[in-house]
Amino acid sequence: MNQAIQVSVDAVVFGYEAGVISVLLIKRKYEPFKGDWAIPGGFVLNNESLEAAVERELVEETGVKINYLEQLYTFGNTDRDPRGRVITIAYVGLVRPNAFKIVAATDAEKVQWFSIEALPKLSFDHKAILEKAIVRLQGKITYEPIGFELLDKKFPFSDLEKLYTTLLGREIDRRNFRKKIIKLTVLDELNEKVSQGSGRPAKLFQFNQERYFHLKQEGIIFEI
Amino acid sequence: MNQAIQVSVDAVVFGYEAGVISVLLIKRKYEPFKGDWAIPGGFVLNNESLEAAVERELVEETGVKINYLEQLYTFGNTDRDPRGRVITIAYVGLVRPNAFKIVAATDAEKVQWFSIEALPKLSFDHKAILEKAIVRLQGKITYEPIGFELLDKKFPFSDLEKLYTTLLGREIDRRNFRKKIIKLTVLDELNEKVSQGSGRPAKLFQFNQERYFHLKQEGIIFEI
DNA sequence: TAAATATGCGTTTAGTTTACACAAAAATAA
DNA sequence: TTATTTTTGTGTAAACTAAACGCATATTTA
Repeated sequence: MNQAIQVSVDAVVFGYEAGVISVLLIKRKYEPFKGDWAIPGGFVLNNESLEAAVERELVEETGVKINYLEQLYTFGNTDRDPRGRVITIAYVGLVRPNAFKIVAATDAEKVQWFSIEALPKLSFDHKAILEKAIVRLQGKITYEPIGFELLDKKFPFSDLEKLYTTLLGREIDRRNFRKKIIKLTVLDELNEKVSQGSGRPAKLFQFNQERYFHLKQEGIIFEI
Repeated sequence: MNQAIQVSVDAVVFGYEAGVISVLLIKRKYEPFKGDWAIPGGFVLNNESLEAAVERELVEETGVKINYLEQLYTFGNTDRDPRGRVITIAYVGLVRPNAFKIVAATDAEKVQWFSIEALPKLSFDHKAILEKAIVRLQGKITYEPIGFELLDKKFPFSDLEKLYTTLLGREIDRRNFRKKIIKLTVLDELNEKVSQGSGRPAKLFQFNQERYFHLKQEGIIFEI
């Protein structure tokens, strides 16, 4: 057989801070689309798994440490790459707020966070990939507790609430939201407080992943 | 670059009839795994899309006409194929009951429907693919109206109900289920009846896809 | 010291889901 | 021919869940 198809991976990496969802993009150094923005990614090596390829490319191109990774979709249209037939397996990655600093230390012309409300023109079919990733993220946070992966390990309730209002694009009743999450019993209440500006200091909470897996096995499902 | 990765597609095709969910398997003619059962599939041609490759392979290997197709997941472990590095993009397909007959006309030693309750040993990592496909199907029927794709175009309510009890693996209150589905307004009530054995003849219903898309755009979601 | 701001908790109301019973239309058995 | 069995079709009360809403508390700022 003389199949000539190349295989790449791409990662849509989301970050969240202060009411803004951002995505990590790189400025392409080489043709095609030289100088344009693109989702980080690259070709898979013969003897590495797809996930290993994503993690390698992310370290090489952005220096960002990923906190959560899941496969999104495989894009395989025959004309999606001007260099020839290239199929790409796209992933969605989530990082915690401190990952923003790592990128700031890198060459700013090469890697940058963009708010998903103000995206630049993208190379290849990366616009379609990014849109699908946003839909996945918005959908998934309502039935899997992946929102926590975008927050600091310890967070006040208002951070979680704001993340959800941002992601879902609608107001949520603060009190009902709190009750609902508390009832799921996947949050540990810590004996710590933070004071962010004026107002009453907030208790810190932490997601209890172990407990979540336990509940999931029993068939209890997370749902917002 | 000297990437040497081959790309294949595989399709887990589900069918349903009389309370049994079946999956379409082929008996392999050549090595590796010669004589073992496998999910239909094969290598992607250089200038065909992934979906076209799935449809081509299904026609070539099984003669089955697919009614619904969606991408499932891409399996890319380095050791999943003894012949070398092969990644496969797996799809889930659904067919209507009359497709069963088409297969019966084909060589029975090559293509066969297996109840998902009594599956044979499978080649490659096809067991993992099939399990993922079953999870996808079970999950998806609760929030997308894909169950209709497994039934005849016109069907009595009891058929739909039985499909759901089978797929979800639990009893559903017949009256509440009917009310719930009717309330979604995606079924057209026809002026036809069928008499299946003893008992009162049942009205026939038909899924109104156009209406569903319309409702979906308005944000109304299908949910069982 | 008062006002402003954000957290934390509780109650009432509306809506949805679940549980459950019986009439109607046909096939089958007596 | 009639009674019995079988499956379809509809309604209603109870239990639960989600939505709407008010106020006290702890801190910063004026």
